[in-house]
Amino acid sequence: MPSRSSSRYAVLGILSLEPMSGYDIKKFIETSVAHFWRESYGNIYPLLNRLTDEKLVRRRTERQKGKPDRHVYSLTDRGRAAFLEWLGEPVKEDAVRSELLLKLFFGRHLEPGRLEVHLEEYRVVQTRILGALRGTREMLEAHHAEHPDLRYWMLTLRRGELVARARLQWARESLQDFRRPGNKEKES
Amino acid sequence: MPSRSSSRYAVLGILSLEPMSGYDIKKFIETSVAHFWRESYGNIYPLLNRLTDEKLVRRRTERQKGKPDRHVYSLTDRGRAAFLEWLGEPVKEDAVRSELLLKLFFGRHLEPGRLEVHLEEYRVVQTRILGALRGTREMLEAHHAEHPDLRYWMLTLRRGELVARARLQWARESLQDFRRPGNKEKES
DNA sequence: GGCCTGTATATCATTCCGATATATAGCAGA
DNA sequence: TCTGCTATATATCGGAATGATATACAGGCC
Repeated sequence: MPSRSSSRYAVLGILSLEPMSGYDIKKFIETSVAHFWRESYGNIYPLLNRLTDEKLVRRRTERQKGKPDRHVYSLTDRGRAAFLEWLGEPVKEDAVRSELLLKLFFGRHLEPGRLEVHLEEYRVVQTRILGALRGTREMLEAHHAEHPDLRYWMLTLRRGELVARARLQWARESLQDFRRPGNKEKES
Repeated sequence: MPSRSSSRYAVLGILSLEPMSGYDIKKFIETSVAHFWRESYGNIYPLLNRLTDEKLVRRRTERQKGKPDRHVYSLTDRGRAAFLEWLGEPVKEDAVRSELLLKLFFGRHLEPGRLEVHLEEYRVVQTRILGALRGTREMLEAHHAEHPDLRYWMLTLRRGELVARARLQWARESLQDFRRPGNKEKES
């Protein structure tokens, strides 16, 4: 029964795709799962050391010319077993924290126009996210159409798109609502 | 320029509504902003001590019969100023972490049926959340129709509803897709 | 020559959660 | 009656995780 930090299973899962370094793991996350998962170096490096001690991963050091040593990690059998066990366990609830909604909740005390600025910034961010997701989708369909994991990647991508679209819709409709002057209540 | 932990501003903001204890703050969060913000006691109590030291809040101790002492905190002028300043500042990006999507991303290695179980549990949770949001909406419309903050509370509620609905749609649609046997690719 | 970017790892302070402890009252059930 | 649960109320502690910072060298840019 694992029930440990999920970061460790994210790392084990990524290493199950292909052996790589902590640096590579970070890059991989940024280019593929960033819309639902992130890790900092400050978490990855100490974690890889712990996983090595626990014999869930194996370290191989590559000396390089000019560049620092590279520690390439690969999954051990124990590591793969721990990962697979975690995979089937019930999903833990994730943390909920939206600083935007926190500010809007107290929005009556914002100076005039500030609320709209917050919403507009959010709208821009969500638009950018949606574009990035569409880009990823097209890239996957073009270059990985036969990949056995494609179906699962598309599944996560689809959730990203639907949620981003909902957020975008909310931002647009709220901006309309708040930009119409003298509309102090939500009367239709 | 604040740029501190947001938890402190959540607490200051709640205390701006009405003086209360750490225990009350937790209860308030659970019954009103829980769909986008949460705090643990392990964060609230030490934080209230720090805020007291920094003279952003003031502590008044109420002795009680049978029950432990109650520390009632109220906002100072400095506390209110710090809160208002934070409110107008640009919103910081929040953490993104979905354990469900992490597991689905590696879904090919799940035992048959497990993926559907994960999705189904998620569907149930989102349905419950949506129901709770609707309940809150009705309660607010019935009992706080004239509250000056109502418009802002509805704004956050609306976002919760739209996002929960999008998640629900995704869960249903994905379950259909994965329950249809022999449907190995996403052909329409 | 100075500066930024990329490669690569590591550490540290700070933030935060979840578990646990303490103490008392009241209520339900065996 | 005894047990255990829930509610009130605060506090501490271990562990997880982030963000900032440090180190070090290569290459490109202006």
